[in-house]
Amino acid sequence: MPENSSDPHAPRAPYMEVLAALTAEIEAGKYAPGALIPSDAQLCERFGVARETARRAVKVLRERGLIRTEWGRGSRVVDRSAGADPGNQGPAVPNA
Amino acid sequence: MPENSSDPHAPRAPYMEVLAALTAEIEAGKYAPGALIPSDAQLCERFGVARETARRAVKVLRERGLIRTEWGRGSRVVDRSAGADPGNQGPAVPNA
DNA sequence: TTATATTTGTCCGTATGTATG
DNA sequence: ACATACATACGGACAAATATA
Repeated sequence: MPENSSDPHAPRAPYMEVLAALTAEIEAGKYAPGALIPSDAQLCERFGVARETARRAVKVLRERGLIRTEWGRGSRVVDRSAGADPGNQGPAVPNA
Repeated sequence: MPENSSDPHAPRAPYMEVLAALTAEIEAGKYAPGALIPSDAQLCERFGVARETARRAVKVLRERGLIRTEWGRGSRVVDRSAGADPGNQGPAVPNA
């Protein structure tokens, strides 16, 4: 069962919910640096949203530098420890 | 001076016409519970009104609990049979 | 090599939510 | 009340890159 539904009563837009959940998990270390986060399809299944909505959240994570996305592979958590190469995967958009 | 605030022959506001027509059709069973009612664009076309006007009528239907609105999908007729979950889609504003 | 499955990239059409003239 | 524009969302479709059998 999805964690949330797309009802219009959600305090935030659906993609915001996905974004908040993924951000929290990444910062909590649920996905180690270099590890793959769930795929688009898995996020759709888990959150009960359309792929576009899942991708919108993933895009923000990429813009914020939390993940790197590789075509055909998935998105990996970026190692942000001192001295690590950021990889420059997107424009610098630290926050919204 | 208002041209019709005390004129019993004044026509109802356009959104009232849309509201009355949709209410009658829903209660007549034209749209089964769970079925989608016409979209904003279809209502505009059918009644010859602006989208804002169609949406006002739809909003009242939602507030009255006759329909449930899903973002990106449409508005569905609520099953109001005994024991059915109303879904709580809006503030309780049963009538004007 | 080919075939299949998975994943991301992109595009289309439709619908609602919101804001501004 | 009308007209327009944009943001957000859903659903489907296809292409391109990757991984595996």
